[in-house]
Amino acid sequence: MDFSRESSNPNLNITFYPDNLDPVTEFELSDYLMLDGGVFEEDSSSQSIASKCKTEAREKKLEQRHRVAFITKSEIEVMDDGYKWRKYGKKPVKNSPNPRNYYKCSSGGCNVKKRIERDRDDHSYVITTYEGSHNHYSPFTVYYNQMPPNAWT
DNA sequence: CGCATTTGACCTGCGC
DNA sequence: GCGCAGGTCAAATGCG
Repeated sequence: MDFSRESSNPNLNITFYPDNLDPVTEFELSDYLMLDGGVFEEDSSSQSIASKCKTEAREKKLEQRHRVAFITKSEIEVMDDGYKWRKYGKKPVKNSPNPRNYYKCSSGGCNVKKRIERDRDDHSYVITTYEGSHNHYSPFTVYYNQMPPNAWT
């Protein structure tokens, strides 16, 4: 694998490239939250043995403990960050009049998930939650790294 | 023709 | 134990 270069904290690799977006109207990173491994603190010591017999979905859930939530101000909710996202679900959320969309990274072997919903109070804000870490680089990131520093100016 | 999206059903966890 | 809410699956559909 060529992905061994992956940063110790892949969460920080998440970067936005407004220039890559075609109909960008207004885009600003207003706030962000970072939820790291500690969120899903293993409490298995108190769990019964039966929990070990659960499906592997549970195990995967434990693997995907890396969570990053971004609150962005944008008119488009799904932004192209270079990864290939495949929508796999949509749900109306109780807290908000807006539906929530679920995406998966469709790259092979990458089980990163993404949850997108609009802010309840201000529709111009979009809450994007990444879950898990990519085991590969974004094709666009690689492309970007190959360009001279002033290529975007 | 192949792939992504849509959408309702199904599953699981949690609170009462 | 039951009901609710959130999350995922999978068949059908649409699009390139």
